[in-house]
Amino acid sequence: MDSRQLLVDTMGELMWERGYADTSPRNVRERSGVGQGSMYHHFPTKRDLALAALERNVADLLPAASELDGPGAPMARIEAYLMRPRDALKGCKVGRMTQDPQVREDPVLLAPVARAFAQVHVSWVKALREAIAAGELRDDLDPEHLAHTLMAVLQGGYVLAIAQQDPGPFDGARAGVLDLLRAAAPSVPNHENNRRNRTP
Amino acid sequence: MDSRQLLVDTMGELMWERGYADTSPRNVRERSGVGQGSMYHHFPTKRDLALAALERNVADLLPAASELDGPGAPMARIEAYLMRPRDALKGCKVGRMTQDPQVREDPVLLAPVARAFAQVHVSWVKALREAIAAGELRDDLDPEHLAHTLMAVLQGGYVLAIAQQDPGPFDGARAGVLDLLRAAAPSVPNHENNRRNRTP
DNA sequence: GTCTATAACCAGATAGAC
DNA sequence: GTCTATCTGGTTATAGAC
Repeated sequence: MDSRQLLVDTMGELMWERGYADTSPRNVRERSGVGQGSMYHHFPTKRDLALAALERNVADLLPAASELDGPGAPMARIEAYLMRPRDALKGCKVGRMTQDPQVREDPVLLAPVARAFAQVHVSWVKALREAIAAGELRDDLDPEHLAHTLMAVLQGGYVLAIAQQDPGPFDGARAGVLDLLRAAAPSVPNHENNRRNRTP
Repeated sequence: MDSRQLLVDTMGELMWERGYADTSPRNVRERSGVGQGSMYHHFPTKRDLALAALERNVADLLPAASELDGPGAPMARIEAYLMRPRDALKGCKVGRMTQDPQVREDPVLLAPVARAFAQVHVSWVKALREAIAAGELRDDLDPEHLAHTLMAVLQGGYVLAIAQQDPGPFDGARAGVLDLLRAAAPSVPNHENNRRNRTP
């Protein structure tokens, strides 16, 4: 692997583990083994390296979300994505960036994060709409809201798990929302009887 | 106000805004106007000051959660606490700490965060149990899980809102989970017909 | 592309006078 | 309790040789 890629990968790891503000160029050099000269040759500033690493980390995340768009019954896909194995104590490499003071204040660094979440949201909304169309979910639920809810359960689950240093709250949170989704299966088929969320 | 309290309050603000790792003793001195000598007189290290500020921030949070324990119909209390006005773009002053690398690694600093969340969880569980007992929520739902879910929706909602620099996702997430809770009202009264979550 | 040397500045204190 | 001076080491580069 060339040093450029090595730097990006290493910075990506460190940003996942420690965020951006608290990761120094020296940390990157020491873990990657790449020298000072090479580093500043490829990336004039720490921020330039961070941006490349961020795009890389974001790209890691999106394939998984496409599981939501896959074949099969919509609710089964939703459940599969929700319950996919995740390291609760490490947290989300994209979501973490929103809590880094120097990323939060920097529109350029925040942009890839915003884009990634927007894209995942689209996949969630699509799957939820399909679940409603398939009669697996009540049609008076708002897929846009629900998509935010499900993303928030995962992102917030990490917060709870890290606070307790225990994956339990993360698993509890997703089990809980899954039970709610199941409880929200239509008791009667989705017909003309419920129009709360329709736009004429 | 004496300088000790001024230091704690200022550090509390800064930790909410920028976290712990990226807040320097100098930042605290400049914002508070307290001098170097006073600062190190009251708090031998940055960490000591942070611990005091953290306990202060945690204490700010708990009175609100006691709204869950108040009088009135359980579901009404749940909805009120969930929908309480919050600054989505600032985030949670306690939850944020879980993403700070230097807090996360330090059991002493993490402890107040863990305690606060545990306490809020207890309040949630109690309110949810009462909602079930009152027939406002299906009795095949697990209050422990659901409590984690609702806390995660709030914590994760902040993450989504900050990513988009827009409170919309935060509000969407809580609207979505509230709709799910309403959809999980019992269709028939809670009787002997459902025992999934009972421990004999 | 990669190396070593240098440097301005900040973090996080410590020391001792008042 | 508060002040100013001082210190060690890390951050984030820049400069120029190889």
